[in-house]
Amino acid sequence: MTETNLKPRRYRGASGDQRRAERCQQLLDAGLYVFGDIGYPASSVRSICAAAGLTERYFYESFANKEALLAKVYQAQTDYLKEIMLCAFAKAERNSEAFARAGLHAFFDTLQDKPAVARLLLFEILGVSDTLDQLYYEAMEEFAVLIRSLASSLGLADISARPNQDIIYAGLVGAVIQIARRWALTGYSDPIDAIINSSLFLFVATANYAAPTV
Amino acid sequence: MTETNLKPRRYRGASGDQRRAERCQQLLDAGLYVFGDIGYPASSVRSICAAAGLTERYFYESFANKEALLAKVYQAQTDYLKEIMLCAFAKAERNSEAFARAGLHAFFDTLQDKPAVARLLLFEILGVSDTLDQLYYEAMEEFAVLIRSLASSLGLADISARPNQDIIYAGLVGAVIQIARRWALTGYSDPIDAIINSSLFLFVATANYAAPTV
DNA sequence: AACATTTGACAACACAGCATGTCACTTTAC
DNA sequence: GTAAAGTGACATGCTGTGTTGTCAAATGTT
Repeated sequence: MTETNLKPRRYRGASGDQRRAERCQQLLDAGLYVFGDIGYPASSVRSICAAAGLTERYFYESFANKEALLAKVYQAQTDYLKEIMLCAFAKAERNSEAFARAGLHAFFDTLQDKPAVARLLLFEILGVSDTLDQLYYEAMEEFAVLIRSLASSLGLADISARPNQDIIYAGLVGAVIQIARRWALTGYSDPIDAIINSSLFLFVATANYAAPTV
Repeated sequence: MTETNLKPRRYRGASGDQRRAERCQQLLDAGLYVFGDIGYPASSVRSICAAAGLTERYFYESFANKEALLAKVYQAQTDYLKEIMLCAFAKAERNSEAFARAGLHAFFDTLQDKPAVARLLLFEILGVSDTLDQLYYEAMEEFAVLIRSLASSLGLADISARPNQDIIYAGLVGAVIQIARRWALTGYSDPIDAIINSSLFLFVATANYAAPTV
């Protein structure tokens, strides 16, 4: 009897699900910009709702709490970045170096153009909770897979012959991420080409080095 | 007239400064273990004081706030790590590989032995505040210098000939840090030798690769 | 012994944040 | 037109935290 919400009405020409999804998206957008602007710890649910033009009730309609929003925003942005990079790979001419350069360019270009995304991905995600740390780990692994597929596309098989590839690919991802962090922390003062070339150098050096000892 | 604390007395056989320094150290220790155990955001000043066996008043005697304590703890631990590594370098035989391996071993061994240190250094420091992010940046730069001096000791001059060495060294530091993060997040399940060898591989590959193109 | 300082346990206060609730006002459905 | 659902602005309860204050017991000084 007390079960009320059986049929959500249409409202302003949109169904209940549509409105809900739209609000959720507004919150995701607002979350990105508030988290990325003032940082996760300083961001309050209220300020996020204000930025989204919604009230707090709708926040808890879509997300259990602030941390859940951060998780979704993070996933959305990492997915977006991967998409951007895959798109860049697809458009690049199938020359080894141009291929890799296109992916790196897409990555760093996005970070430079969207400081909020950079801050969120590079700084705000770690140390919030075990759950978020785990999300970070998974995202890094996915980027490692991306790089690995890139490497095999480049025909650089040397790494694949080594034991503990996973660790090495994780290291390469970490190198790029750290270069990006440094870049952001120094106000993007280095030219993007220097950033890209240096990252590329690490990749190529690692891939081309036929390990003798170790 | 109201200036009371002109001469601190001796108490339990220690001078005022000694007692103050001792309390400060207790708080630093407690901060490390509480931050490293339950994470910075979840750590309260009260719980840190309880762990230190002190009351809150003494907290604010030594530190302006929780963030200031984190900064000091972080600095103390990075200094400690650098010391450990320098010590390992000093003891290692002057063979290129053994040299590098000794430093990496010291680094990873410390992290494995002291999960609190690992969590603090690898996860808790980022995204807290701009000040702390800056501290992270500086610490990473110092580790980069350490690696650079290691590289020149090894007589690997290839990197030094390249432009934007800073970026490349930052990348290498990032690679090691990321490998450590991944190791920690997977419960240190990889054997430490695999971790060290993979890190070393990245170093040696980078150093030995005579860049042709790029 | 008598008094001042140091300490520790704890109370008190202000404040901010999360999460939920209230209520008048719009928009839709019938 | 009327009733019900949706919405938005705001209020409320609650919890935790930072920070300061109180006071008796312990320790040192004279």
